[in-house]
Amino acid sequence: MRLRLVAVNISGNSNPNISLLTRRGLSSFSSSNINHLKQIHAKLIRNSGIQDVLTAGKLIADIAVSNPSNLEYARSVMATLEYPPNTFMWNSMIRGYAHSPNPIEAIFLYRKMLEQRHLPNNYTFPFVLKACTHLMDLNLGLGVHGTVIKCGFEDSDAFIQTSLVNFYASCGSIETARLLFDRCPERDVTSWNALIKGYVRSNRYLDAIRVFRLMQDRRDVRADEITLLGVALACTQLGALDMGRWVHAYIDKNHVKLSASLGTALIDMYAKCGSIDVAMHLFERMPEKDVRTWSVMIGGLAVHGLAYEALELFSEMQRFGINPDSVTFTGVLCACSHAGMVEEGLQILDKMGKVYSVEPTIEHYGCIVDLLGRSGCLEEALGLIRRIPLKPDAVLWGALLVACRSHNNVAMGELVAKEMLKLDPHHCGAHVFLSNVYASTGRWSEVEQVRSSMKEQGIRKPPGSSLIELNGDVHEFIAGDRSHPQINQIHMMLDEIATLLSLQGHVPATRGIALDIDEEEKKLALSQHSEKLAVAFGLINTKQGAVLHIVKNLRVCEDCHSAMKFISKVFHRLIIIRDRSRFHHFKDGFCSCRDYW
DNA sequence: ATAGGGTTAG
Repeated sequence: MRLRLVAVNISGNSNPNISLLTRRGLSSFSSSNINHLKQIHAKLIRNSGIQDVLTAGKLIADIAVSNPSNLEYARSVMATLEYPPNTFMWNSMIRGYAHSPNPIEAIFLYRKMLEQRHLPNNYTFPFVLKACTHLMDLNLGLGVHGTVIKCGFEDSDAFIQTSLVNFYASCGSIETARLLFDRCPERDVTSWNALIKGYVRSNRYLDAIRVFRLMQDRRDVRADEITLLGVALACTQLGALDMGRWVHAYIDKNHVKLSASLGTALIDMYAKCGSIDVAMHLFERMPEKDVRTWSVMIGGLAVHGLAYEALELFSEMQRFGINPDSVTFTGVLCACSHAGMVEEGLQILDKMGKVYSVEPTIEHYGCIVDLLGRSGCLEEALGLIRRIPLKPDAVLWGALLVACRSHNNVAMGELVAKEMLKLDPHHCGAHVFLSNVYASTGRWSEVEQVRSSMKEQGIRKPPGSSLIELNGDVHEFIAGDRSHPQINQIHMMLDEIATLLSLQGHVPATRGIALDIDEEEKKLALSQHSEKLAVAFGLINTKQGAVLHIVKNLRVCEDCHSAMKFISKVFHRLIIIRDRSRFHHFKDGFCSCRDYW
């Protein structure tokens, strides 16, 4: 009778809401058939086999990891035993919940365990810390860490140590993670991987690569697939192509398995480091491609402005029988946007839900607003934002704000900026836009209002930063920064470029500058933009004809864009710049974006 | 009997 009651809520393995669970660990168990487990349970009850602690434990563990939707069932089995549950059972339940969509339940169970004076063991903490990591709750984890110390596990258990490193790094306390890592008496490949991935997660890509280099100096560990995945990711973010190539070579040389995920990471790396052709070559040779591999390639082509190729690949993927997912469509719509293919984009959006059963999310609408906005259909874009079934967020409005700025629609821009500030009162771009609008129309008291509100809230424009790689080393330039050892040479080079430009009748495009400083100061600010510093540095330090790869954190401004076109022609250089939203290939005085970005 | 690290867009 009891079995029947608890069995009502049981479902098979078809729960679609378990994205957390595709991670390693539980997936290997998900094949356990719940009906089979129910039969075993029934049989155990009939034959009094549930009296056997080991068998009961195994049953609970199997049910708990079969599928998160069966956790309640596992719990009820544990609750109805005639004897108190043992540590193994507690651990199994905590483990199941830690990987479920409700990791907080794992914490509740862990607390209940402690309340009942049941001591956790070395297996308990990795599960509990996993739950803290998913919850991103630093205080919670700090408490658990305290208990780890009290139980005497901090210095003695490598699994717990790695769990702690992973936890702190995921919660933004990478320095603490590093401290713990350094204190570990023994570190295996997993410990190193946790730290490397931790730096990547904390946007500390250079540190991730530094740790990888330290790791290579050691004879007791060898990089594996996961290590290289982390390093490839860091290269992708940095745009460090040479380092990325080196990672690829390392994989080949050491026969590291090129799984679909590592292959996908490499394709993404090449694409985002500017080598779209190498990315394509690797893509074509990948023996097994999953939906992510296809999505990465499509997205890569899109940001390089190769819309036709992206759409072609999108069709090919379907001929291969791979179903596009939400990410695929972001890439496809992004391709349309960068190529100004308004009709195609709208058609695809329309088909998403109807034909592919992928409901458009706010990101997809963002692509469409971008698409309409770039091609000047501002009213249509505004209409779309008002019409969509989802609540617009600041990012969506932001796409329209960018369009208002580039098409000089002050009235709509003001409206949009105000909407954005309602949703995100700290949004820097919206403040700056408003301030500029007011300044350009002489509404000085309103300018002052915006300024002081920014000051009060401590809102500052993030500084522009550009990265350029030279002989495998990444150099970073910040706008206006004069600390580089070669700064005098760099400025001499920039002066020379400015002179050549003005001889050609070029006027600095100061329109994009936010502040109400005078024209001379604006010109000075422009001349110190980070991408200009980086390109001058590259020109000075590389051979004639070498390609310059630059990665910028913000969008390229109008003035830098025309300067780059000019430099590419005069110096006979291919300059490839990745900005916040796409790639620009500058060659012979032209840019691949056809001045449409 | 049980444990730690994992790829895509915005």
